[in-house]
Amino acid sequence: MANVLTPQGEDFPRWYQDVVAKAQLAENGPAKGQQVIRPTGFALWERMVDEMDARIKETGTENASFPLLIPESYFRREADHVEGFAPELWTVTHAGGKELEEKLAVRPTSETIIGEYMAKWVKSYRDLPLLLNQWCNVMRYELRTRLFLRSSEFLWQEGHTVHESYEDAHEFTLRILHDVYADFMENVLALPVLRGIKTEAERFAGALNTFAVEALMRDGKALQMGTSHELGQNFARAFDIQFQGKDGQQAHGWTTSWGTSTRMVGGLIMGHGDDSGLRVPPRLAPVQAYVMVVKDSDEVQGAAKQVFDELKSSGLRVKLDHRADVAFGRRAVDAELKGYPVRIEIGPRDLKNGEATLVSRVKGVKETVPLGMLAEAVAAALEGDQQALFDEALERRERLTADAATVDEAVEAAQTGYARLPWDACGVEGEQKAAAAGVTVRVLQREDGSVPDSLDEPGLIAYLARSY
RNA sequence: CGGGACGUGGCGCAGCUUGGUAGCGCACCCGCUUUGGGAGCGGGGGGUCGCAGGUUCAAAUCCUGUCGUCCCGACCA
Repeated sequence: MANVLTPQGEDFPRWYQDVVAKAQLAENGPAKGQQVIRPTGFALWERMVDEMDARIKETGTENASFPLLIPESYFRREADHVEGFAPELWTVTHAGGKELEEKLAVRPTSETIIGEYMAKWVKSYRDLPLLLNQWCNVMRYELRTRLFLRSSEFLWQEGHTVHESYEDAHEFTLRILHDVYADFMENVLALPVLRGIKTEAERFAGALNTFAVEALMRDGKALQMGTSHELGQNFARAFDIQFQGKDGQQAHGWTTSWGTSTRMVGGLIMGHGDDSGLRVPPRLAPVQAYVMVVKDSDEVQGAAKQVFDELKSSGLRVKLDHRADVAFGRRAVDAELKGYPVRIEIGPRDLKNGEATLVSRVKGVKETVPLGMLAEAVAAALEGDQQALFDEALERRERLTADAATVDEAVEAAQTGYARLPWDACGVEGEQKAAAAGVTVRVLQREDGSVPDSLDEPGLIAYLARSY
């Protein structure tokens, strides 16, 4: 693991790929841009799914499943949408050995096919809101791919809802942004996120407004961690999602869509990783405490098993590694690479004193703890590490954020992090100019940091950065 | 599509300039010794050098063609 995490982006991807490979998280699939997620990587995703799914259901949204293949004609119904996604589509042309009359697109996102069914299911205002989500894989042809951050095939969650009014839809879009996405990312992933609205150039194809949460990586580049779109009545018109209101009149519904993907695993690696590998925040960690033996003996193995049982029954996610045929250093380094928050080493020397060695991945310190107090000590270490990771990331973001007065200043400042620039001093022309220099407007916020209702509000602040 | 590299055991590479029977590290297998921070020693298996043609007594190496991959840019959760 050669490179240090300097704010010079060129070295970083190499370091990133080292972690992905050495921690056995994922590797490339046979087709361009596909990713094979290995069990250690998938465990991270599974934990994200658990935490996210609980939050999604809190909003009243239900899970469902829609087809992988979508007739091409569905895409053509919404003009902006087809234009936006046409270059990214993978298309199925044959089935059963024969050429299909109508080609089928492998879903890049499911607004169109879900819209088709929503139209059938929505008849009355009593059917609203209709709140659906699906966990699935999607495919988008990408010119440049990178494991977890941008792959042709990725796993995600996509929510799709229909509401009675603009206000209801707007409110729900922001509820997802705050209560589901930002809450999960800050409290579980320990990654502070900027919440805001996207410019027209960065908006989802076919949407009225796109809201997003953005995290800053260790190298000062931004990563879009999730988006929530209010689609207005664009898709409702295209797919004829109509209902009869209280007043007896037919009206088009107001729809939203929102998604987060396995990219969050990439954000986790690049947001928290260090020269020794991944660091996983305790609340997310599939393995919170890793119990290992130092040397092989009946006493040591017995004590390790006992510690494992005790920690497990205290409600922690624990892994017991009883191997003694692999060198100690190898096992310790592997545990570090995979980012297990707490490692407990049990050897004859510890046992002689009735102790165990507790190693914190985040703080990197070792301490000896009496066996009887392990459960409390581990719980305390986990809590401290969760907070320490968040604080560290927040401090870094603040340190890497600079105010700018002009587009040129912003481009300069964005070489190392976020540049804050009044949107009035930037505008669409400034945005294009910055983009030519590899810097994009990530989100717009109000002066007080809150999320604007639309791009029309005066006095907005733009956050510019380089991004993945 | 524009610019630049590279194809040699599973992975990462050297060898090519100056042709002479294919080598290193990691990984893997066996044995012994090890195990408190990526073990040591000994032994072993695995490659028609991307593909096709040409030059030559002889081609990984030189020539021609071809296929493919990666990087930078444009596009993007």
